[in-house]
Amino acid sequence: MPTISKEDYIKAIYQLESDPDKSVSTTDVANKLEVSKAATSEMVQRLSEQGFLNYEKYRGMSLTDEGKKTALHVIRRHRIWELFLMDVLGLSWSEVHAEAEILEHSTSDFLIEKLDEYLGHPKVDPHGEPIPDKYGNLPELPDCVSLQLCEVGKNYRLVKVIDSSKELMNYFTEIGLSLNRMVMVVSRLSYDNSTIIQVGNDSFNISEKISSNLFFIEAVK
Amino acid sequence: MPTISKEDYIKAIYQLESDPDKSVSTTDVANKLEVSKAATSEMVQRLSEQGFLNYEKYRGMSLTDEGKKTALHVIRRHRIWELFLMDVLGLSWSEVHAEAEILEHSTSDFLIEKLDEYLGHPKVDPHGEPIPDKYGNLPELPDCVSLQLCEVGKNYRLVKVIDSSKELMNYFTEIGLSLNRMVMVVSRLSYDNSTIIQVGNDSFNISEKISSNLFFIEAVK
DNA sequence: CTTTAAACTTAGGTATTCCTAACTTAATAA
DNA sequence: TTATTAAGTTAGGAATACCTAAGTTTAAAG
Repeated sequence: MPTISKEDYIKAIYQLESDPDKSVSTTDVANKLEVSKAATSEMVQRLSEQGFLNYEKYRGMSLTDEGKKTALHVIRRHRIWELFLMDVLGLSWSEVHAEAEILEHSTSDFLIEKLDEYLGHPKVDPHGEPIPDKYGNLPELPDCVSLQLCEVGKNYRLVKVIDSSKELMNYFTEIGLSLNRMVMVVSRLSYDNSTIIQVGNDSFNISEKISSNLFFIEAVK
Repeated sequence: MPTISKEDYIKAIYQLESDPDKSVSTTDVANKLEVSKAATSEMVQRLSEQGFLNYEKYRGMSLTDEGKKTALHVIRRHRIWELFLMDVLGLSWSEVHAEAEILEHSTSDFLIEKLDEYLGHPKVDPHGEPIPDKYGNLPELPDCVSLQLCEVGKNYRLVKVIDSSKELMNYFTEIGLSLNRMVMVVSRLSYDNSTIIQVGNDSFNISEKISSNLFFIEAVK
């Protein structure tokens, strides 16, 4: 069983790998985890020896199947805790991540299955991210599009939010945006590519940058 | 903030100190935590330097106020988790301890207060042990007596169980003993000082040794 | 009061995970 | 193609927490 640090590295590499454009570098991992490149270089070599990733010096890395399985195991724990903290304990969108970040390393398989059962075997976490099952399989989710691609005049349901910062999550909460919330696209300003959406009775202008964090599915209504 | 290991040592010393007869020795702590005496000796010196305990070489140790505060802080987290795991997630008496032992080190003050609130600011954990409040104050509990001292013919309510082993806790569950359960003392055998109690419709003979783990308050009925 | 055994500490060593500084390799721009 | 810079690795070191083996102190028995 990997240590807490190793789990953090493996998870970070998994997440960096999800961008298919480029391979994962020492610097990427070091930045993400806020440790030195030296520490990363060492750890990557250790994880390579232990079979969690393939690694050629100076050439970047990629997780082995074993590494991916481990990453999904950690991610499962993280997302189940997030959902639990929000739905059961009433933590806010901006609070769940930090707590889950700690708990994900201190939870037995036994306990995670109990939590999963309590929650009714959920498929997504509070951000709409899929929760891997206990075998490491990610559930298939319907396609969704970022707000930038939503069409003016149509109704949409919010199904995914990228948690980029606490500030942003608090802002979303403030304006009434929550998972599965219905939204109408009022208009788009070509001036700055921002989108005006209606949430309940209020309208908000969402900048292009923020739009890229919000994902919707069109609602037939 | 102490590390996980330090918290474990401080908690162990606190628990050993609760026996007022004798002072806490290196060997006591080493046995309790199942580490070498050498490791204990080192750690005790480190904790002494850091103000968590008073220590004179070869002479035993005692926690400072700071040390006691830290111990109670860990114990609070442990007991709140135990209650939560049992009452909310439905874990059994024999399962909660091991899980809480891990979680107690990975829970922020913020989260513990949320759990405490969710549980309605409970005073006792699933074993009837008092839960320190956030300032480290232990609630006053009514006096109780071990089964050995309960009088034949009287009715009692189970208010505390010493968790000596998973096996024992499973046995208690099996015979229907749970916290606040009503029990009638049927008789006591002077031959081996065992006690026969009635739980619901069934009677059980409880050995002297097991009796010392069960604590009751007389019920007026 | 001395011997002996138990209790305790120190010495020396290992593993993990981090650091800075120095050095090496690879990629890029002239 | 070579010089420069960015990326990556190694060297050397620190903190934590453990170990075994050896040495020291205390307490208890004779």
